[in-house]
Amino acid sequence: MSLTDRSLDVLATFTPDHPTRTLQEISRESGLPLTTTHRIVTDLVAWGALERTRSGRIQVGLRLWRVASLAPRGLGLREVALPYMEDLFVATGENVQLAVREQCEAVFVERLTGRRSVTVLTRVGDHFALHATGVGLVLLAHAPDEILQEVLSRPLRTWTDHTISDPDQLRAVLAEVRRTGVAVSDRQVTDDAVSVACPIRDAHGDVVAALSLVVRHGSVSPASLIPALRAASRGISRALGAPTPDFRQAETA
Amino acid sequence: MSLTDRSLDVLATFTPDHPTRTLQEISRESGLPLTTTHRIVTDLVAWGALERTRSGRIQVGLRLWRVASLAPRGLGLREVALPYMEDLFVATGENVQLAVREQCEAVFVERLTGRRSVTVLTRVGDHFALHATGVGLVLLAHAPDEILQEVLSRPLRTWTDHTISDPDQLRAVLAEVRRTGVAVSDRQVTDDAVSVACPIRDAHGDVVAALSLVVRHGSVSPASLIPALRAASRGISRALGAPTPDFRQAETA
DNA sequence: GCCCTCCTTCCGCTGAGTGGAAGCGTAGCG
DNA sequence: CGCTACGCTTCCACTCAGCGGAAGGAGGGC
Repeated sequence: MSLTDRSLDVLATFTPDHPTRTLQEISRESGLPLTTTHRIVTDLVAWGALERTRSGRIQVGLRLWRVASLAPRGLGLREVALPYMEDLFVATGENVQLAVREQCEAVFVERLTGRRSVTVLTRVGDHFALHATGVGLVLLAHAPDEILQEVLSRPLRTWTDHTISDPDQLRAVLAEVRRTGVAVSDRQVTDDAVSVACPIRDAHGDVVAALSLVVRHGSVSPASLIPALRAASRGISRALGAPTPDFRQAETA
Repeated sequence: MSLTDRSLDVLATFTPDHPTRTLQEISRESGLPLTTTHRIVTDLVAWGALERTRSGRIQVGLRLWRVASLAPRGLGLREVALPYMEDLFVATGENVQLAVREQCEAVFVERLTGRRSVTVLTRVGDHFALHATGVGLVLLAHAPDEILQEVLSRPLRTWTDHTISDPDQLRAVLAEVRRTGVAVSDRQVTDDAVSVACPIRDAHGDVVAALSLVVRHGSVSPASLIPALRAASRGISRALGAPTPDFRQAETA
């Protein structure tokens, strides 16, 4: 294993539940000897990828965040999408989420949360299974076949009684998402939330992200959200250079 | 130079002006031989810290962004501050900025931009000189002495005729910022923008960030923005566990 | 004062990492 | 179609950066 891999594995020991760690914790989590961990952490701190807190704990440093903020699929996408997400947020007052796919998971790049909106579990930077969320279903529907195969190589995790767990049902849902251009996740993650999602395409026409609205079950018809959601996702797609599909027909595969 | 340093220096070659690069560009920017660069990039891509685009160019990867998003001084601070920034934004309709200090520069962690607001130069993740911006003046006023000494060890850069360039003037301004708890940057960065900034404190009472409003020169009195700005910065400070200062007197050093 | 936990430093050893050269692939131009 | 330029990938003899257990120091709690 190269030293670059080891350094990155040190960085990967931080999680939303453990944004700060001791040297010993990092050593245990990464599987590296204490001395090796100490040396790597010292280098990362000197560069600014990690920082030490007043009490000696270790946390991800601002310099790493600044470098990572240049990720086109992270803040780069967010910057393009934000005006449209704000429009959607103002128009609906509901949670708006933007996600991209990383391997077999949806990663949330941005979200706008209303004060009175239904609570959503995910934060910016978090990831979630593809098969259960609106954005995840969109991303999976347009992913290469091997991604679906990998998702289906393990039992589908469930969070509620509504979570899709049958592979055949998932395949059927994905076909429908490709046909209609819209995914609906009805109480698959929590018992009170429904999300509606649309694809965002790039200049090649590839689906590179998904946009969704998340509302309280029963508060509003998901179908009524589709026009505004579609308008926003098309706007973002255009901003990314996507060719404009024929406006007269629903989005098709 | 350690391999960790080299790998980080590869990552550091990406800039807002060059979010994607070729292998040769990275080699030139980092000063590393092509073979060494190739090996390091291959490792970084395999891990997810970098990604290759369709055309073979290299960009910062989503996995690095996810790790970096755990930086408490980055998105961690942003998450705490966002509701107060939104309140301030709704109340004033002006640009709201949140910045932290990294060595001798202000790094912008979040900003809310109004459609009709004056244009601000900085994006999330960007940095700017401390002495010229509202947030920078606040951060510098409360920085260790050696930071001010380092800032003053080089001529102060100017952007407009109003930019502070005299060290004695800067020291006087910083003393006033400490006394009043507010910094005003009047047309120091662009000829049409004025910013007003306040400190944000942590549980130890240390200044860890600054919050500002940026308005069009002449559009509104900076003094009229201070109450709302103070309220928001105090709210964020409280959320970070800061002790509550006596409400009857202006914030003092 | 003792114990526990965490962190830092030492140092002989070795294989991971080095980088110039050569070769391959692709695009553009005449 | 052939040539040129640019970018990328692989080879391989060499070397020193990185290895990690042990020992010791620091700090907190009882």
